[in-house]
Amino acid sequence: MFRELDPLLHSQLRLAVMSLLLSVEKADFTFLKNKTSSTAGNLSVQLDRLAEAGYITIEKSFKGKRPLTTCQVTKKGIKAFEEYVNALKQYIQP
Amino acid sequence: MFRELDPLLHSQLRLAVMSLLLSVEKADFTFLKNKTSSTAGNLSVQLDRLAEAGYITIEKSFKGKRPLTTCQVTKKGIKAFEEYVNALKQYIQP
DNA sequence: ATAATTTGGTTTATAACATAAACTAGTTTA
DNA sequence: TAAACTAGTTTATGTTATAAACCAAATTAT
Repeated sequence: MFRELDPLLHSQLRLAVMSLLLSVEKADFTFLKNKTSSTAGNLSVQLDRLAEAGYITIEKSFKGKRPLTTCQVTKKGIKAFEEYVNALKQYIQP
Repeated sequence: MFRELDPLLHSQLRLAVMSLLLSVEKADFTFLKNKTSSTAGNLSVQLDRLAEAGYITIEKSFKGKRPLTTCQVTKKGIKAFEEYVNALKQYIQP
């Protein structure tokens, strides 16, 4: 009857992150932190989970002397997001 | 940036229950259990939470000799659901 | 008649989760 | 050179979702 909602995406912060990454293709940690109004700790954990699932890639480099964490959504992530949205529509459509 | 997602509704089972109740206006425990493929225990707990929040009412009676639990969505529940859906759209729209 | 099974749930225990708090390492500013 | 800030990570904690165990009554089988 109701399709499963991917638990990895059915989370406010992870969903917000994915949503942002889908619109911008590439984003750094601070950008995501600002846009989602999350704490750094929470964001760090959730980014790791998304990366572990293969939904995003995380690249660590330096911007000048400062560490820079850049995230990018993968094809797998895009597909998972689309499937999540389709499943969700079952629940919220009138 | 991103609106809060009502944590009471951002739950697969509770959302499915609300979705069903919005379409049928009145439903009994067994109906909801079947349609959502949930366990009785889980459903019992989640119905209580929705009732406690005032999103649904729970009426206990008997059908013949058997207990019958009937649920109905409230105006508050409908409003909360609509707000949840609107907030959610921010996250999932392209 | 009574034992086993089914119905319609509730209560309790547990594992996963989201989140905040505390911490680290280095950089910039006063 | 000390204080404060940047850019995070790790750890601790309170919530949550869920399943497992339980309960009372009704039905069915022996």
